[in-house]
Amino acid sequence: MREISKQFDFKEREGAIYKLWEESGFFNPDNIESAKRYCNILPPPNANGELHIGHASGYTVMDIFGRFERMNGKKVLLLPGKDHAGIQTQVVFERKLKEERGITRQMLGREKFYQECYDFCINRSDYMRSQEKRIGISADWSREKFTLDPDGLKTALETFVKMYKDGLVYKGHRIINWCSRCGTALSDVEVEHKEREGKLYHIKYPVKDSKEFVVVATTRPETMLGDTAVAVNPKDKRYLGFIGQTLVLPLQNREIPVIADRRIDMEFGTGAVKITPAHDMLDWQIGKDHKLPEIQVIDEKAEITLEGGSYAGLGVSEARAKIITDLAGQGLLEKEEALVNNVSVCERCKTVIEPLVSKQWFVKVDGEKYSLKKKTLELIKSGKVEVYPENFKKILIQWLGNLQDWCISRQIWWGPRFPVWYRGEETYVGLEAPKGDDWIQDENTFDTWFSSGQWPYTTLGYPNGKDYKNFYPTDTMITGRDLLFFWAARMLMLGQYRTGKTPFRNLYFTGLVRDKEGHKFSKSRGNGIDPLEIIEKFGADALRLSLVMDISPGQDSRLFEEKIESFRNFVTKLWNIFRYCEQSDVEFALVEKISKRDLKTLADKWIVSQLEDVVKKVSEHMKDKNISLAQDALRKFTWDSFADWYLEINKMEKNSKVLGYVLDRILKLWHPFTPFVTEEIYGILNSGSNVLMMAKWPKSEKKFIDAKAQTDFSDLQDLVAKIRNMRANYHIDPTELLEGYAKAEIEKEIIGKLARVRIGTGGVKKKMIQVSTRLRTLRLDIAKSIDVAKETASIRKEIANLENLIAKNEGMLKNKKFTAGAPTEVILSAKNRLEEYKEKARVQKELEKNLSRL
RNA sequence: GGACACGUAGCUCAGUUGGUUAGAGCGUUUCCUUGACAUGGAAAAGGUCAGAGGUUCGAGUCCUCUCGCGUCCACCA
Repeated sequence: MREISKQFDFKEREGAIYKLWEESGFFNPDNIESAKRYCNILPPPNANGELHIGHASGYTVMDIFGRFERMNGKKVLLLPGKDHAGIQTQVVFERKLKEERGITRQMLGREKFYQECYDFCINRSDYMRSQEKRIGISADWSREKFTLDPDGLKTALETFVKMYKDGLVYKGHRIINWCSRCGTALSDVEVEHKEREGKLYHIKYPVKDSKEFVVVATTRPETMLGDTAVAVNPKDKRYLGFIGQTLVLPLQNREIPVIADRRIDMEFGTGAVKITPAHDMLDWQIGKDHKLPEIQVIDEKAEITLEGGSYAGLGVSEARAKIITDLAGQGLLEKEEALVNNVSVCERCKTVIEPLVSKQWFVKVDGEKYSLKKKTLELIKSGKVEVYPENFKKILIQWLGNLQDWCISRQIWWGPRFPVWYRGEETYVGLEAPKGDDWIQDENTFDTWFSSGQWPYTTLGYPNGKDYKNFYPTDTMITGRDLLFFWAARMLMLGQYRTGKTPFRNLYFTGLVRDKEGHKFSKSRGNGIDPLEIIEKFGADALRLSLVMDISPGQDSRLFEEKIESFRNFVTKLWNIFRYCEQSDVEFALVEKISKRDLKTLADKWIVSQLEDVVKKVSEHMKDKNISLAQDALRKFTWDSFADWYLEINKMEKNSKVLGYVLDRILKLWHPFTPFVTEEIYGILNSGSNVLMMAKWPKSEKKFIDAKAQTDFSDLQDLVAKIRNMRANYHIDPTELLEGYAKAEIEKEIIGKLARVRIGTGGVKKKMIQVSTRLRTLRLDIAKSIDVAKETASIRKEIANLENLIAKNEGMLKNKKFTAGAPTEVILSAKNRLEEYKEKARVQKELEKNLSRL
């Protein structure tokens, strides 16, 4: 007999097992013969760092479904890749340049910077790939993609050209969100709104040729340098007389009108609002409607421009301080109020966003010829894409409804450049530079999400690639709920537009992984959990289980070591089940098929019946994409039924055929969740002839479902539990062998071993106490240890409880509305239950009587 | 201001067309070195399923309101 260690040596074995899978070739769907297909394009992580626990969580879900589908005989493609992640990578790489070489990107120049950044990403990708493999992802690495790969990129840029021709993109002079630190425009979703303590300044604007003032309230006094009007609500009686008058803008001595606009809230501040069309979203709208001039007083570095007169060159916050001082000096600052207001910050670097008017490229989301917005709404509402959890559908629909044009140009260097060329007044849009000299290419690069939003079909070689034809639309997209708008919505929009089809049929969201206190993992907080460290310490299988067990889609979860540890313990359990089986028989082997004749004892019938039940449940839960319920059912069966009961009984009633059969099936059922340990066990027992990864997913065999065995065995369990319970209640030494007597035939050996009772030798004694279940009766010689009053009380309590239940069920069954309205199954089960309670009550009453004789 | 979640055992969470006496893991208490496993086993304690109404034969599950916590959206200057 071979020597098998007490625990699965995951550290030693995981690498080799992964290699075995890779060498089998079955990560590549081309090597699988099947007409059925399953495809999941894996979300590409940013190629600038390393894997974090969020990636691990998503990948685990993807791999579980991938392995499940593969075992169900499908050609499975999990297509991995990496994202160039424009702004974020540029930030990371610039920091690296500064730290390591003390240089800026300007010192390198655009081309060199791009090349070095590219190499950096490729390098990081290699590292990240090795991390992904550690988690056990069964992805086809031969198809791995990068968002800047020439073929896919070409497709993505073609989309832009097509959109240009369709009038769905335009270059416009509009107000946009500007991050002065990243030096680029941002789309609306890249801006976060944070509540901050601020101040509301009340500033007096003198009326021209008058001693009167209009007092405006603002949180951003520095923008007053660019004011071109003051607006009030036309219904606001306080200001009726001022509408149409001219004010003198303090500090600038510029004359500006008082205008009326319905969008002004009379309740807020003073009801009079300074209008700065160049630096505020609403003001820009109002400025457009009232044809007000735009005066840019803040530049791209968040400094005051020459238009700002004496404040020119100051940073925004310095300017604010100086302006407040100056206004106070002139007696124009009426008061300051504390105020909590929303500040817009850059999603990447948290720098305060400056709204600026700028010339940028936009996607028209609601064009006349084609409306991305409406088509996507139709797609979602039609149910061509299923969303998990379902309520995220509503969020998507609401978001799409409010969608504004999408700014897609970025002023960074890292990323694909716009396929647009200019010569004088001419503009050319196309994949290649036009012929002729003097054409200058647009400086802008694309929003990362413009290319990753096309990921499902650029990776498959749209429009003519074989993979595209075979695998598109893909089956499932699994992504973090934080990417709902950034990515998921854009994939739907662009996929539907470009290919005319939904990019995926199922959209599954994972929640965020948080720490034990519910905080987000973050570098600054220092609470990160490194997936690789966890794998080192507890193994990849334990990590996988802890990331998906007891978790529902879209819902955040918490991860901490004690939790992972308990799943590591489960892996050990699985391993020891195998160890027991191995040692139970010198010729122990896995068994693929058994017949009814192989089921010799009640325990055999029971465990196989339970197993078939679990196969059915797990398969159904997996089809419903309910990983958690699948695992729950499996774990209960494996640990409670198989290990704690069947194995114990099997020690007395050997049946290695049943053992081999059950083990074979649970290895298969567990494989998607814990691929490493199951593959290892399978390999040892199967002499490595096949990989478990390609084994067929079990089918539930109805012929083994045996309701009678289930009830009978659970009655036996009840009896054992009762005896154990008595021992514990009366502090009877657990090692003490009790004398017992049974009139009818009973599982002497099992009860003897599990409850430590020697049955049948001494015959019935007067002082024996009766222990009964519905189907079994036993007399035990523990009467002298029993506290009759205590025992009677507890029995009476149970009788009362049962009578309650009997009354409840009888009432139910007498109720005509119930018998008329409830489904037959429910009625039937109520009837059965009632009989069961009655029987139990009878048994208890008999016990009570027996007890009274002691 | 609008929307969406969440509130179930001390802690972390399951509970999917409303239908067994509401579950698990961890933790706690008592006991067990029984040759698969102490990363284990047995027994137990612990819940008016946030609160109040309603619908129903029947509600943790559906509806309304309240309270609490959170997230997202929005042009609160």
